[in-house]
Amino acid sequence: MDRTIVDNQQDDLQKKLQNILKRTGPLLSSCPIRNILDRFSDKWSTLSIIHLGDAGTLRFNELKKRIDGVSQRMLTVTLRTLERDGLVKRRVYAEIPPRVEYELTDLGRSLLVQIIELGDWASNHSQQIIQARERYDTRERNVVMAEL
Amino acid sequence: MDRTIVDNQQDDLQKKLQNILKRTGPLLSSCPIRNILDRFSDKWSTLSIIHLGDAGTLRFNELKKRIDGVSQRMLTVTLRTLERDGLVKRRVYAEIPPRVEYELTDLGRSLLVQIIELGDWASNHSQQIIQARERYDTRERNVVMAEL
DNA sequence: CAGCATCCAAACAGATACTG
DNA sequence: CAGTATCTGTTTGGATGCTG
Repeated sequence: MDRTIVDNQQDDLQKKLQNILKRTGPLLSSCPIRNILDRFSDKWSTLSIIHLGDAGTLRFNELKKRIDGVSQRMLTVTLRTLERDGLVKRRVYAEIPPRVEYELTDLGRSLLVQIIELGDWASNHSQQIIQARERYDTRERNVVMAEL
Repeated sequence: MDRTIVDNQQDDLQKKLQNILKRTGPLLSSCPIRNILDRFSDKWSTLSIIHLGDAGTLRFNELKKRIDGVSQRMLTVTLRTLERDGLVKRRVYAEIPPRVEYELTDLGRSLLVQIIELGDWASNHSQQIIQARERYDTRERNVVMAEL
């Protein structure tokens, strides 16, 4: 038993990776993993989940105010999708003027954990990425200049 | 000291969430976190990283064969972006016919860990999401039928 | 207030043809 | 082999106007 914790973590990751690859079959459209990763595709999904996770419950316009730059249309579309996927719960109150409240479901909260970890990674590595971009762009510019 | 491990994990998440929110300022376009999360936007980035992580080093067409459905153009664009961000290393051999090999950088491998965790979450919860969608769509259909 | 419907511009992505 | 260039259909998303 000379396996370290790091070894076991590696094994764990390796196993998960194989599982993902197995599930990423030739039928890309029906791939369940792709399907969920696509939730990260649109900018607003992640931000909506983050803000709902932070605030607990929010009305439509409260959420809209928090997510800078989102149009009404896109927030509506985003919330519908999240609701359909069972990540967000929508509660309508029969009042005038109408009141609609949104909050995360248990499933949504478990996804929030993943998003936070991802955001944390991004936060911790953004500097490295920005520097890499600058290096790359400088190199490009030099090549272009050499061609002139 | 009656705080449980779960409590501390909650604190940790809470702290990370606050940090993310702080960094998600009004200037959305320049937000470093958004910038990195956008790497998840396009379908091919994640798949490229997963396959490179699995195989180690791959030539352009080897990678293309593994990623079902990707066009040459999109794979090229994707790899350029990943290279620019310092996630993928591109090595060109001065041979004829040309040989180009791609592999993850250290930064890319650290992102791979995050992608695997995310994919693992997706894999474990895809069933719940599919069921939620079916429930939602059925409900929709009923509403429509009631209106007829 | 919360939203749906429509229009339109811009970004995206596939197919095709060509090149060092 | 590993691209680049171009053309084009599709998708996206903002702006605007209207409704219960």
